[in-house]
Amino acid sequence: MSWTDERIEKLTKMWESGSTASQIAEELGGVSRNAVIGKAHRLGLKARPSPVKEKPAKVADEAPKPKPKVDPKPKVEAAPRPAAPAPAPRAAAPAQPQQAAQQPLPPSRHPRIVSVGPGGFLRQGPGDQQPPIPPAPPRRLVPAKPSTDIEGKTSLLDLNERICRWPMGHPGEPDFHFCGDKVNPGFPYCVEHCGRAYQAQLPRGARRPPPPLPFGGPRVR
DNA sequence: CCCTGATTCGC
DNA sequence: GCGAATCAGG
Repeated sequence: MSWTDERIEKLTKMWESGSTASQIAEELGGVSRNAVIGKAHRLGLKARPSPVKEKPAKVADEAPKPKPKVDPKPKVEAAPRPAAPAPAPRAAAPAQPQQAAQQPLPPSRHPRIVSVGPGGFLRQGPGDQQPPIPPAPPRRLVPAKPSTDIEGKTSLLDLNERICRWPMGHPGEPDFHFCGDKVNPGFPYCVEHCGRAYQAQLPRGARRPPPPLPFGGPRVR
């Protein structure tokens, strides 16, 4: 793929509107993330918040500390790099007033639509990405109305020490509820369900031994 | 490890 | 000019 005017324009818009290089590359298609970044730099679009911290740029008084890292490949290039010897090279970029991110912006600033993204959402400039703080509307919390098929049934919230909590149906089913009868004192269930929950221990002789499984048979839980 | 952008350098 | 490889950080 070549960089046609259209593609360059798209790249520029997306780049300036804050899309990541990956997103741009995906949108354009046929190019890699690196290609996008490389092109963007060649176009002079750089200077965006990068995960890589900018140079220390300590305030001019202490040793500049020229990074003792050994350069594996010494450049022929001497020092034509305009990489500001002055402190804070990135912040000095006159392009976007992005340093005002923490400052409350004047209300006169209205969002500037930069482009229309896939799906129709409107992209905005990096400086305009201050989403309005949604005001918490004062409202009273109203208890949710239980669905009608649970109406009159004993729900989880209705359970207490005195009512039978024997499940009726299965959790997740629309009409799942609990027995709700008066409890058998000292037990979590009513008399009827206690009879199902607690089986009398049979005398040893009357106990039916578990059927022997064939060797190697399937495990049963 | 995923992601990000920056930089380098052979083509 | 291009972009893969690499770097460096989140």
